[in-house]
Amino acid sequence: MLQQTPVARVEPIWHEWVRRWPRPSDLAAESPAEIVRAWGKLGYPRRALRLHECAGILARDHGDVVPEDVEQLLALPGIGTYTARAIACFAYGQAVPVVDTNVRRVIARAVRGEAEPGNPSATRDLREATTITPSRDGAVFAAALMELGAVICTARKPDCPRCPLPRCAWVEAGRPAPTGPKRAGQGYAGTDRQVRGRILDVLRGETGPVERSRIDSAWLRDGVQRDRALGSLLSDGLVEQTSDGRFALAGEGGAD
DNA sequence: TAACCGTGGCC
DNA sequence: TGGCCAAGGTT
Repeated sequence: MLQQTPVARVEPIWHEWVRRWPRPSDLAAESPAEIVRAWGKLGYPRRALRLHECAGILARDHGDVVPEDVEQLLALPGIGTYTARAIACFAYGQAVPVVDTNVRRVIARAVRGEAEPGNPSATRDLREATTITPSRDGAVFAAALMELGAVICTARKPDCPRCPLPRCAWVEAGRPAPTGPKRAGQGYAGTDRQVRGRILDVLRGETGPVERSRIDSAWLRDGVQRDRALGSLLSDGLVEQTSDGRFALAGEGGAD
């Protein structure tokens, strides 16, 4: 849930989920439709499907328990470099480097003396994080580094007077401005992502299949784009079409 | 490697 | 107002 999503927005939904589905097998027993609906407007709804799929694998192959090993974690859907290490570190106390967007920024500044992390390089990120990760108290260290980036060493307005680090290469260099080319903004208005979001919002608001006209009303300006977005939702497994031609969240369209 | 994948708050 | 950004992952 926390992937590319602020903690404050995730927190209430996470509480609801662990209350409703305390074990992986509880989550796996739900329909994808119910999962996507409970995901609400957290964004990137494919994450919800991957989490659902992951829960099924944990229930079936891992005794309903999240594995401790980074390699095993990486093999699970929706779990990449960051998440695998975060679980190993925070849930199981392993002193493995945990590199998220905050840590990348802190290292870029404090260690390399650069204003911004630059292009992601998993290899370099992990190498640099490894050099500063202590062999003991790995979880405390990782949490502290992430928190430093989230609260003090922020992207827009770093609060250097409150920074606890004894020294920082970026400050010592006179806080130089970013050097590289500014990365292309994500963009959203008018993209397929926005259209997908509109369509999904219609389906989340219903308990069963809806007519094609309801889908069409979600995006009026461009029918080609609307069809493309709907097609991608179908191929992602977020939406399904019923035998009578209507559309629903996957798993609630009735038997097919 | 780069493009794609949501949503909402902040300045 | 609009661009930037957020506990990234997959293809």
